[in-house]
Amino acid sequence: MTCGDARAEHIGSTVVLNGWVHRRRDLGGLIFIDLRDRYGMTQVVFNPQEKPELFAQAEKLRSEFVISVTGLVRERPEGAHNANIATGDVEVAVNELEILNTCKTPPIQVADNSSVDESLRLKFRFLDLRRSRMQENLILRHKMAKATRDFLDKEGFLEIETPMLVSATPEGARDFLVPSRLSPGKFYALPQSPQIFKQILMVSGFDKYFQIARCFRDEDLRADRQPEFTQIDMEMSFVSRDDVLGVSERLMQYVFKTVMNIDIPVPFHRMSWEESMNRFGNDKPDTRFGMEIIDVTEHVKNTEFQAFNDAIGSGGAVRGIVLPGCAGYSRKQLDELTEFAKKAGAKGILSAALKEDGEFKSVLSKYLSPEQIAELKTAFGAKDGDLLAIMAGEAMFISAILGKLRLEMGKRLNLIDKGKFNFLYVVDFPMYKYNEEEKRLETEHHPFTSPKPEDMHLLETEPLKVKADAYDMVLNGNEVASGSIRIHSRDLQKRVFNAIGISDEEAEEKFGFLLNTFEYGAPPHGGIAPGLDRIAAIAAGEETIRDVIAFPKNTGGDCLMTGAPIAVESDQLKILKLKVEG
RNA sequence: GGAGGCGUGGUCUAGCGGUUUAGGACGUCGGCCUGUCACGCCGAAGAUCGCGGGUUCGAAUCCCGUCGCCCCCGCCA
Repeated sequence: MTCGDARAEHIGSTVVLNGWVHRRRDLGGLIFIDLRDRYGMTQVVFNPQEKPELFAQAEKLRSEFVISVTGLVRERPEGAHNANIATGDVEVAVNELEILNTCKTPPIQVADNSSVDESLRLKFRFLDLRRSRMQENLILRHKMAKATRDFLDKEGFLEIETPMLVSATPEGARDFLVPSRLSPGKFYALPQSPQIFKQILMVSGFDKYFQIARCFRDEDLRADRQPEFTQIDMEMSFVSRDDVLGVSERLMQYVFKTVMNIDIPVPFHRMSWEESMNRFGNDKPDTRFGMEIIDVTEHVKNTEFQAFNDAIGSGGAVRGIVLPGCAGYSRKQLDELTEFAKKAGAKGILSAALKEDGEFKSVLSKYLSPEQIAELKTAFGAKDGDLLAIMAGEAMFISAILGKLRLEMGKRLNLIDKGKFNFLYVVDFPMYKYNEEEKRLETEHHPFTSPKPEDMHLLETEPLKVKADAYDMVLNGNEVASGSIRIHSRDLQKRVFNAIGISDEEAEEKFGFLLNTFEYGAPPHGGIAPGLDRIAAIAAGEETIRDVIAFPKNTGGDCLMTGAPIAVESDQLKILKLKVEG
């Protein structure tokens, strides 16, 4: 029996319970121990009148001792039932006690859920993982992975493993390199994703593939980014975009229903990248609250306000958001808004308070006629009591800043309903973006993504106008999956590589094996890869994916428990024919 | 690479230029307690206020540097 099982139906039976001492309540003449394992908690009782010889031993028990008790399940006395725990109607009167192991005073208290410095939690992760919050998180994660396998199996997907020792790729994130002993001076890379292998599996005829795959990227860490993370990697042949989106939204629906009994409506809303950028200022809109970006360019075309005219004259826009109920903001609060915008890269922000008494308090009142002000209010859909935050400039630039302001104010004004799970798809991403530093084009998604058929003719002439058949799944303002319809024609793949400066020779050298497969009957295919860590973290209500990963790295990339990464013996380097500089 | 925040007994924190002999809670240790369940009551131990330097009559408190951690931008096909 586990510590979570005991019920009234077991009264009268003798059981053995193994677990950790969660809490001890020593009443002097009576000792209660809450005995804990991952299934739950059971109160066990030591009574000196019933078992005097055990009592002395029981007095030595301390937090987190590992014990085994044998005893009789009995009903608790009248009035001593505990409705807070599942086993609260009964207790175990101990007849035998074995202390299997003692425990030093733990640096983290397991029994309470008080906050503890994360470094300490990571250093003593084995204790942190005993706490109910982390136990629940890892159980939730397991259930999500299990539901994923069940669903995809039912849908006819095959789970196929791909190598962890792969080739480095020229595009994308920095690779983690693994030196080869058998080929001195050469390196494997850990996979950034199983991308190429899953595409080749399509060519091989495994038309529905998935893998709960570990991926590695050597980039800076964040609350939602670890150097190794887990994707539900999926790929399908003979599919259109909507087939892929359909399967993955049903996967999410199934997982949330099965694991948490939460109903997620499908189909998810599909929003174009352009619409998302315009309405929310980013490509992962948080639709749990309004306060959307509104374009008022058309309504302020004929004002005397220089900043508007300059922006509009140079092809820019005037846009803003409505901060509900913020008309009473003090000078200091308004300065904070400006400061926030400046930190985000803006020159400034223009505010206009719609006072309750009808006053339009803003520098704009000097330059706009009463009719123009009225038109502006209508365009924003603002009420008295609201505050307008307005910016003028290049449309995408100001939208990005307004988008950040929107998120910040959404938090500050408490507009976000934490109980919501708002899924949507963002589709029709641009194929390329311009890299200012390297003065060249790069792919927005990855170079195996197919352009939308109707834009193919622009690949060489106006590449920045080409839309890709790429899509992201967004949950509560987080990118939780990304995918695309892939290229399966050697000629098209070559054109896409050329646009980002990968020559035919380099393409042949780095991706020749993939290009070759395209000449041996590659079917049209596409896929998507939901991020298990992020989805689990959001489902668990956690702020960071570290809280749904058993042994994560800190933001410096260190494992505080094992000390990794560490220096290695020079012998190890010698075998690999490596030298460390400095 | 850049911006910001935090660092006080084992843990979480209060104090933010003098009222501090650095306060509280949890934990730990000792005593009392036979129906507790965040048990209760009494008592005790436990802190070079991350580290180094400076300003000052006086620094946990202000300044500079440094280390550690967190968050954000860049980066993350």
